[in-house]
Amino acid sequence: MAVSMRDVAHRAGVSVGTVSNVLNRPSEVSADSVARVTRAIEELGYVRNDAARRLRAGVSATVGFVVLDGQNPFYNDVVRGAEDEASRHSIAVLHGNTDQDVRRERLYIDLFHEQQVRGLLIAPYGDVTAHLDRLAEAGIAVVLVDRFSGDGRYSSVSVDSVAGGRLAMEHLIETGRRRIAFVGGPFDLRQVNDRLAGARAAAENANVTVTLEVVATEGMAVEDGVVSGDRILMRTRGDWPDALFAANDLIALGLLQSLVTDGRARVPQDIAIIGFDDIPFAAAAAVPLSSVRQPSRMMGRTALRILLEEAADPESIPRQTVFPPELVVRASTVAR
Amino acid sequence: MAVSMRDVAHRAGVSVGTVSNVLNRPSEVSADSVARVTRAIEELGYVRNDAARRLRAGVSATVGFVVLDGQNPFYNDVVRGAEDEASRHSIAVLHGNTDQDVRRERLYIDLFHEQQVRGLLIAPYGDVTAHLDRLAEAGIAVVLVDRFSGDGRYSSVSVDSVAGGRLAMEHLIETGRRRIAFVGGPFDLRQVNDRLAGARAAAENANVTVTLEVVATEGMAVEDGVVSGDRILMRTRGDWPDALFAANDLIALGLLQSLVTDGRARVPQDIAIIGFDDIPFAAAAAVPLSSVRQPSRMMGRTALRILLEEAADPESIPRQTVFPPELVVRASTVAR
DNA sequence: AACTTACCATGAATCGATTCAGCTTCGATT
DNA sequence: AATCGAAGCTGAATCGATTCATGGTAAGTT
Repeated sequence: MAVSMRDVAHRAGVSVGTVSNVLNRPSEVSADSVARVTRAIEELGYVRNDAARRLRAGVSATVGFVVLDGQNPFYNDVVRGAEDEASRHSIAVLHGNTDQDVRRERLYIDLFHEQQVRGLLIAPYGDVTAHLDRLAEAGIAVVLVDRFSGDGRYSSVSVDSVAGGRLAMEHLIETGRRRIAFVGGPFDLRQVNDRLAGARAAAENANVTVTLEVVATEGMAVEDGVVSGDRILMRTRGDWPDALFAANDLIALGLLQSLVTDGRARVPQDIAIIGFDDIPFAAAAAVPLSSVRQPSRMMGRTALRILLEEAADPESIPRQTVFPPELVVRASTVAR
Repeated sequence: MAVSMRDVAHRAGVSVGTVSNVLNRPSEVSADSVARVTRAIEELGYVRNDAARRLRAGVSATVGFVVLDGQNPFYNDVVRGAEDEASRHSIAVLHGNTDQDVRRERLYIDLFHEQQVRGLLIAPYGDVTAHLDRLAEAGIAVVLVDRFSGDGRYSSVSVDSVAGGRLAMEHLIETGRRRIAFVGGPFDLRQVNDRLAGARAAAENANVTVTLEVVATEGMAVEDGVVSGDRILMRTRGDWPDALFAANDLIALGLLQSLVTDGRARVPQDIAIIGFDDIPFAAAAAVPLSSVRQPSRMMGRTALRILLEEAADPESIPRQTVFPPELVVRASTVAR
């Protein structure tokens, strides 16, 4: 059915070995052969069979990326960065969405294992160390994204979430806020915990008195922010916090939407809001959102680069790359 | 290095054929063998080699999805729908971003061809008929997404963009708008053209006099909307349109942001805005955005289902599935 | 003329899962 | 006791690209 190398070889009047050489190391083949083979390929519409190639080679030119939340633009940006870097190495990035579902997470890991990907990028949700260890045993490189590797067994690329939480909190305190609420969850997500921890630290180190309450959400979507915002506004006005620190921008956007509806609260005059991630939609919100930026593209690019290095050199030692977060001040915290 | 079927067979004391049978049709194997093989697999940590499997089988359990704009949440939703359906069939969806780049688009098509994907979903940007025809010749099913197949050579799943444009326009007219601007581009994107065509038709069929001007944008991102909004506001106030119809929600969000900044224009009192796609962020905007909804998840699901059917039956006849768009009215067009 | 060197081309072996014709076993039937 | 069928298992052939030991050829050297 499909055109194979054998067909091309026959048409060009050479052996299959020569066809392979033309494709993979043309410099070692005479110009004449290259021309004839190239022409035969053209005429027959030959396309390499990746499966056969991989079977022989043992590894593929594909990298897997297991993502926590495909609906969050932050992760889309990270993926995008990885793709950019990958395409420079003629490598394809295959991605799978786990949607914070442990089962799907494991499913994708196994799938990528079967496909003998060159390496795996993963923004982990559940506890997958056992699965990752199996990959490692099979010689597949693993790089954690957006999560510091606690035991240092794997390389990781992340942002210092604790520092980020501190940045956000310090900003709120500096701009005069004293009754602050952290909105986020679930707390078994490492990122959420770290951001809260940073906020707590900043509150304690401040040389003024600051209260920091925690408003727990079920998830990290816009809807969760809306619900929390509504709940906060139901309090008597004197009990309102004067600032909200959302665990990510999606929640922050939900909060914003809730507060602004019908002018129930003025942002930032009555209540300031700051998010985390600095997704593109944060700047585009009608009250542009202050946020703690993670260098998402850069993180993706870096993760992929490290992954390829480790895939090339099995002896390499895992390293933790931590980027600093960056405070981005917009109208949602500072009135103009 | 890696554990192969042969190793498992040896450990379990059976032949490789039996191991394969245990994996693929356990009902035809004795319970005893199943148990022993299962145990051996467990003990050795065996993982199937997908390359070998595919080489033999000739097709893979993978479907490719070539996407126009990975930053647009609309496409993320479509992909998500396809993934949902795919996972019910134990099929993986591999996606590639073309970012409206013809070269990358072709690159990905060829890549998927090499990988012998079971089928290809594509939201096409440039003219790729030649490439798609090659896929078809190789027996790989193709379904166009978000684009009606003009010549009917391929199946397609799309929304009636003309009707959508009409819906949006009629809504604006009904709510009293008379000086309307269509904001979008580039016009070699079919979707943009169709939406404008629908708007034109509605303007002509209205029993009141309506003007429809066109404000061309370079792309379909938030930034393009901001630029256009700024430009419109620079006119003397009497020349302002009283409504904006954006070719998609990203542009609409950009417009909104531009108008609302510093209270330069009240939305919807001074200028109404309606977008297209109804992405999740449309509802979450501080002035919730009216939009024309495309059933994105459903489109993805349907496209994948058709793709699998066609992959299973090469004789099947291409069919065009067109969903109706749905008007979603929110605060950006109707003051409360 | 004999020999060396450089350059290329060849084609069989290989990767690992799947398939299927053929074999073995064992119980049922006559 | 002979025959048959069903159930289960075996192992060689197969898919197609890559690799590499082997061999051939032409040009250059002694």
